[in-house]
Amino acid sequence: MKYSKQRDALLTLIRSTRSHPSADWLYENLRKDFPNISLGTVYRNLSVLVENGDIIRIRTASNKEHFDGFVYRHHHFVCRRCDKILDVDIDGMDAAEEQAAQKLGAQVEDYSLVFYGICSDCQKN
Amino acid sequence: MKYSKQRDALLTLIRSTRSHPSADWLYENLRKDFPNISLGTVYRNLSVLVENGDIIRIRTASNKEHFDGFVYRHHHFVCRRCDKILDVDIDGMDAAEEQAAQKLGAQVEDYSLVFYGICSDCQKN
DNA sequence: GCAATAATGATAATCATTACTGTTTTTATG
DNA sequence: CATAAAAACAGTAATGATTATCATTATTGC
Repeated sequence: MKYSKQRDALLTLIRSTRSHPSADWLYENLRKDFPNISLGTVYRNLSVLVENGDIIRIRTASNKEHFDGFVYRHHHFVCRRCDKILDVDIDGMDAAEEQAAQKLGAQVEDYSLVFYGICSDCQKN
Repeated sequence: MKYSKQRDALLTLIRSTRSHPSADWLYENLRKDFPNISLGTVYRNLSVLVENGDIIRIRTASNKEHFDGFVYRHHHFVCRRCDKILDVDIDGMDAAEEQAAQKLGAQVEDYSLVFYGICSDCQKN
């Protein structure tokens, strides 16, 4: 894999936010520094970074991919009103993973846990 | 809401399988009884049934929606080799849900838990 | 039966993502 | 430093899933 400014800037950008951006948000923001960057480049590098384990791909009810530059094991909450995605740490999920492996006789490599509801900001309004 | 043969057949079909079918699979199978059924009708009714709470919409890494006619609280496992989706019951998730609500100060209404790995069938080969 | 209205089939449109292609960058080597 | 191979790029077309539109048909309450 060769170095590229675009990929480097993409990774830096993803790591700079906790907003779990989508490909098009990243594209729009990268255009400030790279006016000619291609959306295809963003998608291609997002896939490369996911493969590398540098970032995480998040799938929610929105049918649109979001990305997370923080790769420690954590989970997400999606607000149904404002569509915000928040990080949340949940204990005891190792037990759940083991349960799944045992009950299915499967080799469980990973899992995704996404909560849905109304965030605290939206509850106030 | 008015009754329609097509929606009725769709619900019966989804409830007849544990394979967590996608819209196009349902479409192809409904065509046996309704040769002129439209894919749009399938999608529209799937959304209606989800709204009604008659079925569940499942989102996995495949970027393709799958549906589940069994609406009791359960979770899923996706095999990365054969793409099969299996049901799995996991205990102790109420605690996880409470944790999320408490940590975020959010109103948690629902969550989705999907495991990924290699199913027992695929491990044998 | 009949009018109101919801659902349908057919098709077009949309949206996110992926693939293709010719050009430019990076990098290893002399 | 020059250069050639490999990788990445920008631009654009293609794909695939889902949603929207609309004229026609089916259902339902009176």
